[in-house]
Amino acid sequence: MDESGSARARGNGTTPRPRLEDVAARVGLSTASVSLVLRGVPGPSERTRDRVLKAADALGYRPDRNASLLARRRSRLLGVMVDIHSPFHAELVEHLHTAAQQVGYDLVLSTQTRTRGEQTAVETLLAFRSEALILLGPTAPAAALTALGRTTPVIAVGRRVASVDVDVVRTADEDGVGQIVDHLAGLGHRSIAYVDGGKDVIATDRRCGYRAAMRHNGLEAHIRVLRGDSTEKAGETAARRLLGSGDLPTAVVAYNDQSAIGLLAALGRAGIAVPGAVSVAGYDDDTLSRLGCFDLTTVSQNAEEQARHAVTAAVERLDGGRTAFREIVLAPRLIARGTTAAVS
Amino acid sequence: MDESGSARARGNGTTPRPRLEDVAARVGLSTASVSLVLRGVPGPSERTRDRVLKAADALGYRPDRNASLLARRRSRLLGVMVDIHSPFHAELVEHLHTAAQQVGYDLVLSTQTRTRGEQTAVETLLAFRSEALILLGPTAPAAALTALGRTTPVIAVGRRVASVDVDVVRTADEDGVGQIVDHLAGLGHRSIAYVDGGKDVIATDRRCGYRAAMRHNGLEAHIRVLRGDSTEKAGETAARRLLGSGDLPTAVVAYNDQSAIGLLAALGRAGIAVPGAVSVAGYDDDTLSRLGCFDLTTVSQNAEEQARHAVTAAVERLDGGRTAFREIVLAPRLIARGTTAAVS
DNA sequence: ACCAGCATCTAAAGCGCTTTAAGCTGCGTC
DNA sequence: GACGCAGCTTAAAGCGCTTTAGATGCTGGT
Repeated sequence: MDESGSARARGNGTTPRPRLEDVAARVGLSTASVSLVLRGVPGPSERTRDRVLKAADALGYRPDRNASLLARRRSRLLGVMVDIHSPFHAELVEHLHTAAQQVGYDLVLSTQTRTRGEQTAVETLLAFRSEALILLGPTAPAAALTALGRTTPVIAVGRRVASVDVDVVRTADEDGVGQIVDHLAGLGHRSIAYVDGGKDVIATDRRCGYRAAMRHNGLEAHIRVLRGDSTEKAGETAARRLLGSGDLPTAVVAYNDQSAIGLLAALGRAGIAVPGAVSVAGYDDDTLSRLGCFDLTTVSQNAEEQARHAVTAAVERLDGGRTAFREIVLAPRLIARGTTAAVS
Repeated sequence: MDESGSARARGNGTTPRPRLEDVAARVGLSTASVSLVLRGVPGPSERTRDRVLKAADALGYRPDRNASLLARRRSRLLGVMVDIHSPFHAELVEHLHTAAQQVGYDLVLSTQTRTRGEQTAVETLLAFRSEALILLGPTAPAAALTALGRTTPVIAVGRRVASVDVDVVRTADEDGVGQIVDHLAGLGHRSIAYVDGGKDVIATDRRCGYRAAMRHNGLEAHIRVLRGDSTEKAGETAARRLLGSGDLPTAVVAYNDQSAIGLLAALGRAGIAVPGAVSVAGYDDDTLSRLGCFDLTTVSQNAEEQARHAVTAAVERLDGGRTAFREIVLAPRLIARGTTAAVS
């Protein structure tokens, strides 16, 4: 029954997936030739190529990535850690995919969640033999990242890292928030509050940016920071607190767009006109913020460019022989939309 | 310099990652023993365990997943296809992680995006040797899924599939939308519009659910379906169209929460009171819908339960010897919140 | 003294692929 | 006819791990 004589029964009824050897047997060639053909390496004759391709197709052959990764010394895999709840990360991932593909790398994703720490996510990526790690908005302490960076190229995206062992691609967050504050101040606002994003580095930078810009605009007395995090809920809570305080500012800057959306919705529900009574601004230029119904003034981080730079940084380390630390800081760009207006 | 005599220089300065052999050499044992210890297989003595563990730790050894997958016949990997832009998928993934972990499986994620089709995503998962595929809301035609299902266990989550070759875990969408319509009809609404979700199976089911429920409530004459898709933008566009038509319904049901949020925001901006003038309902019970500032009436799909069932279904096929098709249909649950109210 | 029986440990054969050196043609040359 | 040289193909040695059959060294029983 089995022409090749190599019985590979499985008992449970399913057929084992075809191997290189199976397609080789089918065309009477060695696995070496088949491998060559399938990877498009020059060498095999036209006739051989044809036959192999046809046979592989007929068998539904699909190379086993793991085996091939193991055999090549390289995996050509970039590990990406994302927060699956973040719309901004979603966008980055999208662009990372195309950027990686262009340079012949593949992506393996791992997500941290409420129940799954960064550490676990990174372990997973490493276990898959990622050659480099692209960490989106990591919150781990610099020391931990440094340790990681010494064994594997690490590219931190979106945040500053005080270490020469990890590359960084980010936008100048302080400056970005500064632009917003300047924009609002320029519209005549003086009482500008800020909804914080938490304790991590990114949040710290933005908060500092806010403080600095307020001082710079002579509004030191109006500095007002409300506790928050990166979720819509944070914006909502902050709005409630502002409303309850009886001292509504004329403008509120949020840590990110998600938080700003929360603000927007809560203010709207309370009957506060935006931007009539209060101006609101976010950060990230998420897809949502662009929607006409939110039309949120925000700051663009240019996801595509950051993704491209991140992949480039990884490839430079892996294939370009770069060993020197590299930090790429992109200029954030204010996107003035409909939620900010001159103070009345 | 190299005590063990096995020179593994790399030239580029980086040290190759330690292998089983390295830790074996360090404690003067065979790789077999080390492998046993590291996987917690009974056999090795207490003393040996200790020494191996210490050595592995000292070397920073990290097993190479690929190699071990290759050596075991099994990969213990479940491939998950997600839409990285969907908040509902994000929730599912979270629960899938914990469910998989409990039964000793790992997840590999692959995302389809605007620029990356389902086909590609699945290819990736298969290339990683996933033993089963969990597809979240696949839009591929049943025939394609069937073909896939014949070679690999496939679990489609969230949608009906007319095929006995793929397992299905979903909620009764028709019923879910029906519950919403009934709820609204019970509140006295007659003019209830629906914002569609597209052409795929899930969207079709929900649309049919709407139509059926309208008829069932004697509101056939009020059936009104607006074109849309699964994004916030769809809701926004639909709102604009409704406002422009001069014939505002008293209630609008959206395909999903994202669309509903778009509706909500656009109506709010236009000064239409929700639920005062118009009631709005969504579907999915996303994190966002639970927020006080949106407080959206919706239908819960119970992500956690679906995730658990999906993993169970996969494991039953893989380890339980099940070969018969299985469809698990969960009952959707209406979550009446603040965006729906009695018609005035 | 000998062997059964146990607790430990290891040699060696893969897993499905890549890669390199060597092999085999057949051809034109001198 | 020996030689060199393309052009194509393949044998075989891994990649880092798991796994199985079997080796080894004990114990205690007879």
